[in-house]
Amino acid sequence: MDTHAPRSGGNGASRVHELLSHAPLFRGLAPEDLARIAAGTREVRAARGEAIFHRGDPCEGFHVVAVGRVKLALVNPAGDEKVVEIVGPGMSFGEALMFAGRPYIVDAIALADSLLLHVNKATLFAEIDREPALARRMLASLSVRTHMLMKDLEAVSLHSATQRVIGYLARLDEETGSHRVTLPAQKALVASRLNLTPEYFSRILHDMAARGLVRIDARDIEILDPEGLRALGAASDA
Amino acid sequence: MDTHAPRSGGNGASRVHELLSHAPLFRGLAPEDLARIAAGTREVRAARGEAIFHRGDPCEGFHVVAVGRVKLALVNPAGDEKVVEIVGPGMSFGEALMFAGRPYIVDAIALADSLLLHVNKATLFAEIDREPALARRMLASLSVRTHMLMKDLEAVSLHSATQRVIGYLARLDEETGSHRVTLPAQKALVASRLNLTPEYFSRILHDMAARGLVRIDARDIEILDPEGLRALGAASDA
DNA sequence: GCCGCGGCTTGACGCAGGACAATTCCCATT
DNA sequence: AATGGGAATTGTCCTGCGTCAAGCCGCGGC
Repeated sequence: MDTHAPRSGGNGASRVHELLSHAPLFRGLAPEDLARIAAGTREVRAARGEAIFHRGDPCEGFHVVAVGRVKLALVNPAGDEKVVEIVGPGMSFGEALMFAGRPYIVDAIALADSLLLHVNKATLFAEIDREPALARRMLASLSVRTHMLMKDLEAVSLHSATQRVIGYLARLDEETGSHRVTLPAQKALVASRLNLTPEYFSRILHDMAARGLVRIDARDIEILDPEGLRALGAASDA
Repeated sequence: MDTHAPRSGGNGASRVHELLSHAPLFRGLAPEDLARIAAGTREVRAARGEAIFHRGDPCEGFHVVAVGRVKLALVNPAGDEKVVEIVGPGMSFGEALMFAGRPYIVDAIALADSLLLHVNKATLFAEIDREPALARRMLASLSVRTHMLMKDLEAVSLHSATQRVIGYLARLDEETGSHRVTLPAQKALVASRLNLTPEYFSRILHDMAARGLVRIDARDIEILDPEGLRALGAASDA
């Protein structure tokens, strides 16, 4: 996977530095700033299915996904779970809890064998004090997260199940360009992300296929009639 | 309301300074820092029922409630609305959109005649660059907001209507101490806040009263049996 | 006093979406 | 080719909550 190996013996630290520099949150940061952050960062490996942390664990920093995929899910003492987000390479999670100084409220579970970076809280705080640009980045990042949560809350409280599915497909679609989207995880997880049971999600998808709006091939969905989809979503107003 | 009037003629500015200093977000900030922020702040008055901003408006700063009460609500083209939060004196709102650099996604409506302070975006950014302590405050504040949104999302997706009502009463209760809570707005608004119709909210409340768990007197609710309430909420696990 | 009106409650009914259980499908093993 | 297991689909039934439509209660205006 590594085309050019790091030359010095300190491959651990320099790899961390390298990986961090690819995260949008840190991109463009001065190398010496990044180096200080890298010094407070450790690698964390998690095998498929393994937990990175659980609800209730104290939060000592935040994570960046270098390789793999992680699901964040709210869990119930009863064991019910609701997937909040599916996090891929480059994305970070856990900042909010770190800054709020509260224990985690979600579980983080690796969906594939993953490599994460754990950035230490104290290190980051020191760097924020030193470099206002980083503070701004973090503020913007947190704000975007908040914005997404509001959108989710809106979807759950104001949109029907079908509308949520359509909205989700639309979002994936505009990320990818051509009208072919791929679900980022197995259908049951996506269903949970959308506040649906797997069964009902399946029904909605196949109903849309029956109407000729989409074509479904396992996790790949081709959007045949974007306009028709929008219309289907709109069929519930007054 | 003013026990000691400001001595200089610049009563507007000094009142802003005074009011800002009471907001938790700014409390303890050095007076000269606060003065710079106050310079970029203007007063906004809104009569009961008046909109402070609408979804889609560009966001040029954030608001602090000095006097009054404001509801933040998601609205639908169709006109359905879902109250996200009811904001009282000292609390701020709109920071996330400001930092994210996106237009508002909620409407803000004054529930009573209100006095707000609008802190200008550029002013705040400049101050954040200058004073890392403020950056930390903002980060913590945003994070707490994110945390609350997660809790809301959890409530909506994992808890039943009755559980949400119980949770809400419990939260009000632990803010006030003695087992007497007062709803912060009319029942229909609180119901919306809890993702319920007014009708169903009413039913749940009266059912709890019939079980002898609470006593209801208009917006005042006395919690007679906290233990019983918890038990009622738990009556849905496996 | 009476009227009107906004907030709240109550009743009857309907439906979107969940629960449960049975198949079917798709691989990866062996 | 047989086997086993997890994912996905499908059928059937059920219920929590919304909707619609009357009432009711309290309060301010005239």
